[in-house]
Amino acid sequence: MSTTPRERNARCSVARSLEILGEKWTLLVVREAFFGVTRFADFRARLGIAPDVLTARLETLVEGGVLERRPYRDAGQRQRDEYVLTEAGGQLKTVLAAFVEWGDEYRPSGFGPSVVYVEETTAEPVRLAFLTEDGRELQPDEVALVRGPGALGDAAA
Amino acid sequence: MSTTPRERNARCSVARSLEILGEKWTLLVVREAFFGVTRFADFRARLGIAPDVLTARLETLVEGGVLERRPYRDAGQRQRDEYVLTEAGGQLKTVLAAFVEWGDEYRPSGFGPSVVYVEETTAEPVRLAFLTEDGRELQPDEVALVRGPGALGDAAA
DNA sequence: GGTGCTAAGTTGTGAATCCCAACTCAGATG
DNA sequence: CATCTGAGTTGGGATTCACAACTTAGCACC
Repeated sequence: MSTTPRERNARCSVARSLEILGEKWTLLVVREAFFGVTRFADFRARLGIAPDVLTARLETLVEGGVLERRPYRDAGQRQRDEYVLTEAGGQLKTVLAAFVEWGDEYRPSGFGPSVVYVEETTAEPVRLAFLTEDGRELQPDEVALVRGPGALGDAAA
Repeated sequence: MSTTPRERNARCSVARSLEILGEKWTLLVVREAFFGVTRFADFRARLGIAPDVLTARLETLVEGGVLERRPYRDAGQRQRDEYVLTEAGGQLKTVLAAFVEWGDEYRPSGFGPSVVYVEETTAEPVRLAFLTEDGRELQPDEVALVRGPGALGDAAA
């Protein structure tokens, strides 16, 4: 009762993730980073994003520890920065994979999936699944979402 | 070269998912729906979201097939609509789980996880993992993200 | 040592979105 | 027919977004 929505959100992992990742374009920038795009002009060309917005997104991704700036130097050019995924950024693979699976299933494009996850060494297709600690696979409907220890009172419904 | 960013995005599952889910508040509304919240006033109270924005989000979630309106009737009250997850909405469990795991790992709140996924029957904790088709678990760095058959040319980088 | 080239941004303006508070609306009940 | 309640509208000011034009910093070449 005495907890505000704001306090509750501060303790919710989803909300905290979305603080960094939830703005328009952000996850698309991350997706392009996974495809190997690193430079401002390439992000811009591939996404069609306004340069000021791209600047802002790259900045929050760097501040949030998802990307890091790395200097590079093309022949005959001055030194500039490019943006590469950090360890934390690389772990967003599951987030993107979840969106890909959901989008392919429930928002089909009619052209087949545009993104696929495969095992790196064999190119075998891969899927996301819930596993118990002892390695059994669970179907999504066998999994319950519950408020954890960090949650504040106020049971829903 | 002849493909615009707009066309590429139309074929990207991530982008198509984000068309429905990518606006501010949307995934938080879905999270609350997973916790069992169904009514306008409860979404509003738990999230602190402006009523006009909530109206808009519920509308796009219904149109996108994530929620469905269901009439209910409290004693002494007139009939109203509540919002419940559809089958497609239920499948967003993996998306939320991915955000929860990433947020708990890389954006810790200091209070412990506020959301946890457990096996429904045993309350045993659960995690997300990549599986090959024959059931082997892969670490995220063994999984590659590649452009699939529905993607348009223009290799990145 | 000044000129041109290029990638990476800024700046400026208008449109769209968000936030907040106050108000409306529709029916069940007295 | 007056009241209560939950589910929205409506109006405004502030923020964010989009699009285009402009700026900037250094390397190369002369």
